[in-house]
Amino acid sequence: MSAVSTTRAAFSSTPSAGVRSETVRSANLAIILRELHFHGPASRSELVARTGLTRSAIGALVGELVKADLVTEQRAASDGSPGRPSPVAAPVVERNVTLAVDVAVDSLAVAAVGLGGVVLHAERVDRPRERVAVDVTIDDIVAMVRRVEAALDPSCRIIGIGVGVVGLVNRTDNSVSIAPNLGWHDVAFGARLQHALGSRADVLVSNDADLAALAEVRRGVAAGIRDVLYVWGEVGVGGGLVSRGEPITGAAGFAGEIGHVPVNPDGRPCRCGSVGCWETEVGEGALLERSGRSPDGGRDAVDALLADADAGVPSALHALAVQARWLGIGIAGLINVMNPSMVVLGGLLGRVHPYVSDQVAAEIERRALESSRRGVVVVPSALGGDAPLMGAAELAFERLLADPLGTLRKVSTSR
Amino acid sequence: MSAVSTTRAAFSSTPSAGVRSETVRSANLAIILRELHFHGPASRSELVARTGLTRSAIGALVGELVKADLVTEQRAASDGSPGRPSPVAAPVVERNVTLAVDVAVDSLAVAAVGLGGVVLHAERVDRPRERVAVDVTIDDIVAMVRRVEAALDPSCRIIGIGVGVVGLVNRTDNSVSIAPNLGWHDVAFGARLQHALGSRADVLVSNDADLAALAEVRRGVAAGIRDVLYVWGEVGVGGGLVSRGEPITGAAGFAGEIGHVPVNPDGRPCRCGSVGCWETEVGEGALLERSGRSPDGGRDAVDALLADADAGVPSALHALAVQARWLGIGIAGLINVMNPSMVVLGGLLGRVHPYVSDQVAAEIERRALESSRRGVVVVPSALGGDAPLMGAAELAFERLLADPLGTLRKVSTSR
DNA sequence: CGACGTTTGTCGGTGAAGATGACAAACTGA
DNA sequence: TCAGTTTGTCATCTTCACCGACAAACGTCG
Repeated sequence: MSAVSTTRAAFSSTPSAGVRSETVRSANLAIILRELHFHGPASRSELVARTGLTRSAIGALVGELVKADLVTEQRAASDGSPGRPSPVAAPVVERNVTLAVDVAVDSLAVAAVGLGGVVLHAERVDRPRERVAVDVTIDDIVAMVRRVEAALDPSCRIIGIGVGVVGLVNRTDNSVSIAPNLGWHDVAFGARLQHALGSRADVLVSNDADLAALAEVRRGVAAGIRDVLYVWGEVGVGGGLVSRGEPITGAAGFAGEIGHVPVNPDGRPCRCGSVGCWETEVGEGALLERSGRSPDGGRDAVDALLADADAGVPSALHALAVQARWLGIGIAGLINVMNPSMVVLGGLLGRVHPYVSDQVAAEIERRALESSRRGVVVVPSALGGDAPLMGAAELAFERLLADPLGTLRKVSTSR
Repeated sequence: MSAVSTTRAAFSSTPSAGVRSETVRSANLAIILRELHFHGPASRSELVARTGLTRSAIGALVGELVKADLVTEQRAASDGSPGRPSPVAAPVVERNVTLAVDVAVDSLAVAAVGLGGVVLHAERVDRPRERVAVDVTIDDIVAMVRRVEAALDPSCRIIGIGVGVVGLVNRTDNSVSIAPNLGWHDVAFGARLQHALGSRADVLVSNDADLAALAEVRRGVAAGIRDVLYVWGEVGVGGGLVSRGEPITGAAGFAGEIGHVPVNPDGRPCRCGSVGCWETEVGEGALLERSGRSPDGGRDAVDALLADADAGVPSALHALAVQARWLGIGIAGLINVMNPSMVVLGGLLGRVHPYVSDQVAAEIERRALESSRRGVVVVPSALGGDAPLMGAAELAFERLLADPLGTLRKVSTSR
């Protein structure tokens, strides 16, 4: 029943600030808003049951959220149960919006997502897989953002802006350390985008795969699961690690670069400079090459490969079988490291899942410890290619969900 | 300044209980007690500065802890500064005690540790490296506990009992799933030990390496560091992962089995049933074998090997060089996965650290991403072989530190 | 050695926030 | 229409930290 002691860092030895009354209010407001954002509309009595707070407290708290235009209350549809009906609190979707941006390998996407996770507007444009200058990318994003913004409720607030980038992102300063697919190196992307947008809302940048994992844990196949290993494979292979419901970011936010775990010391050279990285065995290039195609064939080549596999072409099946073996080897190792209860395959790996799942499972059984793998399921991503974009929106909502009124005070009327 | 919102699970979507006034009190008491436990005695004014609470609040809180006999207040030694001297609050060491037990590969240890982390009494007995029956082990532990207890303050409280075991421990039920070195399999060790001890205090069981990591992060070389990779190598290789100051346990507590990450698909068979696990390349057996010794030589053989290395014997140096390469390969992969700011080598690996550190660093530079490894230091354990024992004590203290008065109410007079 | 400045503990009052309990409101079903 | 049930609302109480005034205890300087 005690939120502070159950949700507080159980093992932390770092000194933390004392708790005051206003902190209590803020925490309880946050709990209610999270509940509505993640689990949808709920009646007041449901909120009472879930939080353990009294009817009066819930009434006051919801009232405050209504006053802040974060929540609306409506009469519940009659469900046939006796007693006075409890009004249903729902998030105000249209007027509390985050902007999500995804800088992917071969596309650029922008979406406006309302509180509760509703996609209000979205745009995705394909781009050639060639190195695109940072300035051009920023200009493109700004143009897309302007179009998306134009379609929004004029009175809406932009709560935050979340950005996913295919590359290593330093979360301490929202900069992109290196993005091989884009040809970027040490770019202060967050700051530059913020400036170009001229927005008062904060811009938060994170790694594509990390955000995909976040989305999948929030609203995808892994919803509600506390320990998840997310493997995102496209040209490169990245990952998102979730422990106790929280993403593991590492010291500077670079955690999850599982594509560069050495799995084959005598393997092929990796573009990172190492040898035998997992990525060199399970990335798109390796898959295409093993099927006799050019490793740079891109999405079209992958489509052709999967069509061949459906038709039973041996070279395609062989390529997928080898892929499956290496996939299993890598996942088995990560299961031993993390002891997750679910492994989610996203991106290209999500697409190949039906072709490789049996062999992956067999390899896991061979190589992961029996205790660690017990109960682990390997499933494809539910959100598909939009997972990073959805994760970016969640990232942008995070500040509001941690301290609703305090955040609103800063955001105020940002347009 | 807001403990609830800063320490609460930042990204959690699981519903959490509401916060009430008494929760605030409990949280603030916990903050003060943690401060004293981890950072030693502090004057009231220091506590005011660190927590941000007022003098009156600190006074009341410390008073409550004094009344509960968790803290004592004494006049401060004059330090020459002007102003009224602030009384120093210190943990009551002798009367708030945890029992720590370590079931290691070739020894058994029991210690009584007072609040603040002070070792009051400790016993370690060597045992042959052969499979020891569970009952015999429990009997031995009980006898050692009785001896240690006899030397304690008769009025002391046993806050909790922490146990480290060399093996895979299911933290949901404190059972040992498998412990190859002991020949145990699916043993309800926690429950059986609790029964044998007849103690009212809870028995918490965890993995040896996880506890060593905990100790090292609390009171060892990694004190205060939030993202740590701890590598514990002896006969087997285990690990403790720490993210944001908290250990990563995984779904059932099996996380950290880094010894069984596949690093060499064509390598030697591992006792776990897989092939080419990291452990088969960097465990004690591999090191001894490469130096021309029997892999089962045990501690004496390791001592001889290191003596040879000191004397410059080529076979020993070669064995260590090969060990260093594989050590670096594995650590590099884990750095990519976790992005820690420190890597700690414990157990045998701590001993070989001086011989291998250069080559390990070189391998990390070759194989870990530049961003991820930037600023990472690889250091030997500071606590040595007693690290798991100290970690077991910390594990047992955890409940008290999370909710001091509530825990005491349950522990009451357990003797 | 005593007055002064500084720092800190203490105490009464205040304010914020949730709990409690009584009562009214709103629904179902007979 | 009335009983039964569930739930919102309101006044009051309790807990707990904050605030401000005052006193206590130290060092220093004349």
